[in-house]
Amino acid sequence: MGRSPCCDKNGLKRGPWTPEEDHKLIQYIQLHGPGNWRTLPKNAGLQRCGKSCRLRWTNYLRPDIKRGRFSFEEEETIIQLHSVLGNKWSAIAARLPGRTDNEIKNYWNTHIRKRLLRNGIDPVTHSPRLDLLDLSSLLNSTQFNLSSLLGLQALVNVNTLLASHNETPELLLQKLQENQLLNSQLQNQEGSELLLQKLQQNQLLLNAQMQNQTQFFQFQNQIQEIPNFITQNVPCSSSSQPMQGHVEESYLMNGQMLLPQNFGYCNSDASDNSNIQSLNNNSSNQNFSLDSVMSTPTEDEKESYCSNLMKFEIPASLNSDDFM
DNA sequence: AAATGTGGCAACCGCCTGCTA
DNA sequence: TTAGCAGGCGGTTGCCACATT
Repeated sequence: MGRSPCCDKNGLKRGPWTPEEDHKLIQYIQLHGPGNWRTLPKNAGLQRCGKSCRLRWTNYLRPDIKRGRFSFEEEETIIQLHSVLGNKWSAIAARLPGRTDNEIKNYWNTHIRKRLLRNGIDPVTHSPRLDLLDLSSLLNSTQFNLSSLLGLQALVNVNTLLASHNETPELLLQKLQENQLLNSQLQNQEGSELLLQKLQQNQLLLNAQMQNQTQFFQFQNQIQEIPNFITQNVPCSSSSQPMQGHVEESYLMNGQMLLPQNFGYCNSDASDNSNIQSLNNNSSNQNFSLDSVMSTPTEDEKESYCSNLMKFEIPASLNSDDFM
């Protein structure tokens, strides 16, 4: 306690670094290496504290730092590692060459975290946000057959969702218990890559199951309202004509229901456009423009695309409060 | 055009850990 | 054994640019 600050702040500069300061720091480290951070600023002729120099070097000036946007693969890696490691940004950064812990932390807080929240995933536990779901009522009302209900061919395999729903509790429990055990083992055996890999594999399985669970709940909420909507708005559900008006064309076209195959973690990548591609191939609807999603999307477009995949457009004829 | 709001990110703060004398 | 120190880490702040009103 009462530890003195790492340096005497009197007379030392703070705030943004100037190009001249950067240049001095780079030159000094190139010549002598970082060495002792406390003495470095004085030797390098900088009016900064050692901590500030270290931070500037490790987070910004280091030559091996990769700048620019995070790739989809990097984003996936961050999410997966975070599900295993939590807010261990340095540990995550160690597995992402060229990225700093600070950069990953910022990216998480400004992009990934918000996206997970929007998609109903708790960014801390990586599980569905149970506070938003009435689990007991949902679990007790799973007996329905969508295909016969609507006479529609669902491109998403509803039975798979239902099956995964049924087996999920046992599997989740087993995996969770296994993970807890692995976590405790990992804490006692630092650096065990095997354990870490196993943990990550388990976590991925867990995430996938959780996603199915979330998808199922969302899906179930949505389709419970469809029969009413269909009878009110669609004269013939098997019509080859595009649905009128209220349903977003990307979901109900030519009598087919299109649901995203991957709508748990809605990542920002639009490269997996198999849904859209198949839609494009099968559909005769000329009004549906793919240009916006097939061309290189902006971040906003990707977000928009993902969020569109995550929901049905709520028809005006439905009470949105009941629906949600 | 100006005021206000929002998002992104570099930088800082303070605690923790491991090393060493 | 322990106190002091340096470096590392995660959380937070504050500035700036851009968007919205």
